[in-house]
Amino acid sequence: MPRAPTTTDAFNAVAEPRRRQILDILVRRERSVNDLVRVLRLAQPQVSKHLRVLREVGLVKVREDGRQRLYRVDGRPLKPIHTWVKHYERAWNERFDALDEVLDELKREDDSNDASHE
Amino acid sequence: MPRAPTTTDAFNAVAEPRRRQILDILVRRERSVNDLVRVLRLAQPQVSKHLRVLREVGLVKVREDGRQRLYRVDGRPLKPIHTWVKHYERAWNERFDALDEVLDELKREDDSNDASHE
DNA sequence: TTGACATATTCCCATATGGGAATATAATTA
DNA sequence: TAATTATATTCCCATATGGGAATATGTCAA
Repeated sequence: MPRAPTTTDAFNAVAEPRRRQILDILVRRERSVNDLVRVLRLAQPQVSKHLRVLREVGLVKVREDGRQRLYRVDGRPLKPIHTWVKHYERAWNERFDALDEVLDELKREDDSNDASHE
Repeated sequence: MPRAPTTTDAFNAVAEPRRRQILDILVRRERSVNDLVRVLRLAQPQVSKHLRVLREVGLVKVREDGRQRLYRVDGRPLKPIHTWVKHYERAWNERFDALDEVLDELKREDDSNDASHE
């Protein structure tokens, strides 16, 4: 089995730095494809292709305006990433050193998993 | 140019679900490779290969104990992911719907920073 | 209608993938 | 020493990649 397609989920889609860059630009306001081409200094087909990946995982929405397509961000598919990575926050955040709510939380999840199918 | 190697950074490393699963297991306590093999029900070589990727991006550390290698998590390389994705939090969090809320939070952070002299 | 502009798609290619299978290396035990 | 256990590495393969180049599609303007 090869690596999962980039369109599998947000995790895979945003592993590509260009696509994060695109989202970072679009998060401020909607942009046409050519706007992005100019800002990124990337060839237009590559931009369109990145946008397609982002579209397929729902991270951007398009609006038609004449011959332009105006893209904007929909950050909701990023929530699973945030949720997952949040569990590791204590690794770099001293605020979590004392009492460990995160581990408690993970433990609670694990316990319910153990109880449900093991 | 093909897709960036999985060992490029944490973004690429954790795009693979198996590797997230490994981290989720190791976050509770250190484990030997065979422990992981049993829990994941995956062939040993694949586990070792996933662990190598995680090692190369610094997400796990190893400790030798006889013929076993005990792996544990080091979540610090996940911080860039957390930082990046946090900027999109308002997309799914109703708490951020009103701009005032954001400003309040920023102000609160500033205040606590002032209080703890930073 | 024709030409210019905006965007999307297709084809090419070198490269890395993750799993399977076999094997190598290292440490322990009989 | 040889056998066993634990882990890592190597080889194979089907597949998707991201960029480049060329082309297709769609929309507007003269």
